[in-house]
Amino acid sequence: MKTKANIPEKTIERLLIYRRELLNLKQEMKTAVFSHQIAQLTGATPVQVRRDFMQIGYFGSSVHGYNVDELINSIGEFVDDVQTQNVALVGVGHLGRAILDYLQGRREKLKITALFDVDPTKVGSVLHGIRCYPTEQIPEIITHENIKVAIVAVPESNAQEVAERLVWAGITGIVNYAPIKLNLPPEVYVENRDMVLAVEKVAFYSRRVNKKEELL
Amino acid sequence: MKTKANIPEKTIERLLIYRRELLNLKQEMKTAVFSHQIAQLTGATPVQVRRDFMQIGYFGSSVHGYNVDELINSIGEFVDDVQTQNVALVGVGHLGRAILDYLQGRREKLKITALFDVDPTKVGSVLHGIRCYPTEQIPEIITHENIKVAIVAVPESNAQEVAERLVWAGITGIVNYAPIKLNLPPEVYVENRDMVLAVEKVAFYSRRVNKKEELL
DNA sequence: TTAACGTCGTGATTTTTGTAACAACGTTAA
DNA sequence: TTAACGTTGTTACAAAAATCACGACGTTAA
Repeated sequence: MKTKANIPEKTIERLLIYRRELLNLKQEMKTAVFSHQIAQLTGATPVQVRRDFMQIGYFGSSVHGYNVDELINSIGEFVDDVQTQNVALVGVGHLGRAILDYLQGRREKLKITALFDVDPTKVGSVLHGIRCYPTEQIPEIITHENIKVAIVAVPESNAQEVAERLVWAGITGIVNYAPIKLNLPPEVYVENRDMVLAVEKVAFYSRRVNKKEELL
Repeated sequence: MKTKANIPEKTIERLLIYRRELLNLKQEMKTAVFSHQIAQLTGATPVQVRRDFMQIGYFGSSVHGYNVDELINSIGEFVDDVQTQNVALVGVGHLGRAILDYLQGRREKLKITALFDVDPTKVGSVLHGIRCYPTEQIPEIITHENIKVAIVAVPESNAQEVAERLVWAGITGIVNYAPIKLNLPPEVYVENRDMVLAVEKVAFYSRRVNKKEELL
């Protein structure tokens, strides 16, 4: 595992998906698994699975396949930080709360430790044991809690401003749910999750399916 | 525009992003735009932009660039259906409501027309003018409203079951927010939007940024 | 009239990503 | 002991996507 440098982005995404399913397998007390089973569970192909594990330097046995526990750890060593990474969530509307519900307690090494909102009625409240601060305190809290990752779940109109403030405070990675392109320094990693675009895309491809069926 | 057949998926995604920004430009009364401006606004490169437009058979002028209105229409003709596509939203928790807020009224050709939930206290309620039905009525309503696209915003534990019911009722495209791989017939188009994976990915790449900075 | 400029459209090339093919290796069963 | 089996790791190949490089074409200004 000397070089993380040139691991394809798609491999990273799949590793995270593999781990999600491996954690389920662990729950079910499964201790070993073959590449074709992982493939089945994740929608990848067996070759892809083996190739991806190769990339992070984890090797299975041609007889017993992969050890579930070890594999979870290997993926973890690769994609997780050594210590837990704190995450900030900006925007505590419906979306923010949904994210909080989904994320909190799901991953050992990732923890939302600060909430922010502009709404004075939300500021000061505590959700899942996490305090909500006004956006003015972003620099202070982000620095103090050593947060590098933020989730932007605010309306379009505030997103750019909020994002700039986050980056200014030291954030280097953002999950952006606002339906705009954030204009930020190129070294900041931004993952866009526009919900409208997602539906549009599916609407497009769903028609393809219907067309095909009509032709039969 | 004879052949939609072999347009790359990435191009489709970008076309939708271009349109999003073009609609903003239209709001600002801009009538013409150059590829490098679109690139700037969307995070693509100018060549990518031009190539993508080439793919859908829209051509600009080397002097004035692209006509905003025409371009919006051309993209629309390509990615939208002729008539409005109805969409079902399953799960009216925080996430469902967030999606409803974001999506509703944003796109001419896409409209959420049915909500579903298992919670009896939610069933029968009306949000954004849309009625919420019990999941038992999925087949009936989906058929009646001719819905082909659905958004799954239910907890992990119900997602597979709900998805199967949707497909059984005739759904051919799903946006899945549940953190599991849905096991469905291959002809159904599924776009996964696991919120935990999104944060994990950003957490990974955000560290890269920090590492780089430390080396300077 | 001509040269310089900025942009578009596109063939050629490179980079990234996925797939096929197969040797190597325990295990099992004859 | 040997052959057949199923799986892994990896090399070679193919497909998809991005990028480079450049000709064409109005426009502008000398």
